[in-house]
Amino acid sequence: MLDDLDRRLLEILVKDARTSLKELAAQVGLSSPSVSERLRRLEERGVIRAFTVEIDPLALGYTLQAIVRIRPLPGKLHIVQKLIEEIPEFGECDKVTGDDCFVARLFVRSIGDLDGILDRIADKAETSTAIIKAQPIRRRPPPLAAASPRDRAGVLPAS
Amino acid sequence: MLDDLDRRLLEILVKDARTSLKELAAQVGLSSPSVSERLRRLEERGVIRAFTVEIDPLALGYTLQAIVRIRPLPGKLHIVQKLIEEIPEFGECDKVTGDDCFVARLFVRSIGDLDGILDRIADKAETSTAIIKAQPIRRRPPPLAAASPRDRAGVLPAS
DNA sequence: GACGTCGGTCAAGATCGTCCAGCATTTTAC
DNA sequence: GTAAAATGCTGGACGATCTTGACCGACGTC
Repeated sequence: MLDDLDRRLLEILVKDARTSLKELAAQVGLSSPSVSERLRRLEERGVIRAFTVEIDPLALGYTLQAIVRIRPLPGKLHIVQKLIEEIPEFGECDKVTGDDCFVARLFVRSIGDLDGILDRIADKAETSTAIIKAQPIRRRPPPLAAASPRDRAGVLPAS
Repeated sequence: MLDDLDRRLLEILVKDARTSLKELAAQVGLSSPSVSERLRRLEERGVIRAFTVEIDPLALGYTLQAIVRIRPLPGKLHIVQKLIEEIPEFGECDKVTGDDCFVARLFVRSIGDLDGILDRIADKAETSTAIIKAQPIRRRPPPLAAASPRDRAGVLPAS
């Protein structure tokens, strides 16, 4: 589904999405039209979801980040989810198994803002908030290497 | 620190980091050398951390994502942190306040892999794992609008 | 073995980015 | 208050890059 050349292209683009086709071509040993075509297909297939820019939240005044675990009150799940989606300060939200229904990342400019936002869901869900003190690993993609046959084994090959 | 033109450029680039200088220039009403210079400074100042590509983990065979809360055993904090950093399947890790010291995102290709990775830290930390069932909000930047004077008020202006 | 498809190259014309000179505005220094 | 310096912009020229279209070879199918 994804050959070695594709993976090498992705690897380069993860580091710099603005790398020129010519440069990409040179690094993987193809012509630039071929690279262009490969990128087009990677986008088309949804392998590449977007070319984007990573912005330092601090530069925008967001001095605080928090991880918020959210447990909607009975019957409020959909309202809560909609609310979260509509609050732009939520920069990420996952729906997970377990007691906490949602785990979300919140960007705020002050403790006051944090309180203000949590207040907006306080009557529809229980929340536990953890302030982020440091980021040992910032968002990065998983390894691009091809799945080994062993990896493809799937569930519980032995233990 | 960031003027309105910068914010508009960032907004365009968040959607497509490969937008040409000429197109950027046209959209914000500048010449391309000016845009080029602005981007250069945004990078230099660290506002733009990177131009990157967002890849669908599924395309790489990562069929499962999990949020793992990690509480290192006494004295093991640094070893655990190092270990997390070295395991490439961790796609994100935040050090937070509260009982859980770290909250991390894990990309795996199978339940077997999940088990294998958690085993590697099991003797140095307690972990709680929540499998991601859905992603109501995928990574997005916080609002780019300028901080309002009110926002700049900071901590506890009243409540 | 003919044929369609897929993925590649090459070359040319169109487009784009960078460099530079020049200009207006703002800031700094006195 | 004014001169000098710094900043940030523009436009045009030129070299680099991208796109397009014509063509080719490998491969699988009938």
